[in-house]
Amino acid sequence: MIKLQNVDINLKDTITCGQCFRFYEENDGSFTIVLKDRVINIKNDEQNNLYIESNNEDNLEKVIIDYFDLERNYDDINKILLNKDKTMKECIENSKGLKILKQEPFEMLISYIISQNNKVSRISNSVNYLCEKYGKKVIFKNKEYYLFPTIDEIKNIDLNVLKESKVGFRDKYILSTIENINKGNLNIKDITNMNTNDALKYLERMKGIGPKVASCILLFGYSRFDVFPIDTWVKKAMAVLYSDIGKKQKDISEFAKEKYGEYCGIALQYMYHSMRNVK
DNA sequence: CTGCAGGCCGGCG
DNA sequence: CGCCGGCCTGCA
Repeated sequence: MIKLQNVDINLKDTITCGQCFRFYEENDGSFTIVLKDRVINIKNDEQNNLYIESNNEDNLEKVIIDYFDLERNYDDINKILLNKDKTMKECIENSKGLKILKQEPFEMLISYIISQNNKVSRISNSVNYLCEKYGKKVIFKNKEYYLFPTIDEIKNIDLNVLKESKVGFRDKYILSTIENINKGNLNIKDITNMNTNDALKYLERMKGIGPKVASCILLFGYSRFDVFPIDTWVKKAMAVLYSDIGKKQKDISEFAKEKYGEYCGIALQYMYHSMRNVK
């Protein structure tokens, strides 16, 4: 068990706001999360302390600080966004302590392909199924968990397993994306060195990856905050909050970029969170 | 029974 | 080009 003191994070919102598909809320209010190479249990108290246990406590503090993006100064970012307009100010107030997780790029790639036109509970079920079939088993507190498979572990993925995972019509997208990785047409490490626009185009060459999915992969897998993952929620929110800009994806996207600048990815995440929680 | 869920593809005008 | 119907599947 490790303890991190005085951490400014809204743990529950950060974990459950839809960016992470592999968590379990425990009866005591703590969360068990399968992340990277381990399983952790994390809880907080009233004094902003975090308590973390894991099956693998090597380097645990560093892993946690990295995953929850605890070294970044979100106050500075919020200050910049606060001044954009009154609407964003309210969204930020509804999203205090929300962090953008730093998750594994490959996991984000597959998970967000599955996410399209889908429900969060079904996405989790499908992802967990693939993990059980291809990922490494981990025992934590006498329970079994499965890590998200590495590229090598899943490179020979079977179409039948995909069908069993209930990803539906997205099976062919996953299959062809993995084939492209196998053939060297898609290298997720290369994306790190690309600028955001090039990275978006690079990802959107894949069947089943459009602007929204590519943006989510970059936002949650590569900490690129200058993307605009416009989904049905954000679209609804924008229609209400900025009724004059229209409903076209491209118009909304340009508006968001213009309005929120280099942190528009975080701005939209605040908006998404605010929209879903406050209604 | 329909509609719909963190979109995207493909075909048409 | 932009628009729009259809799509796996399961739950409200």
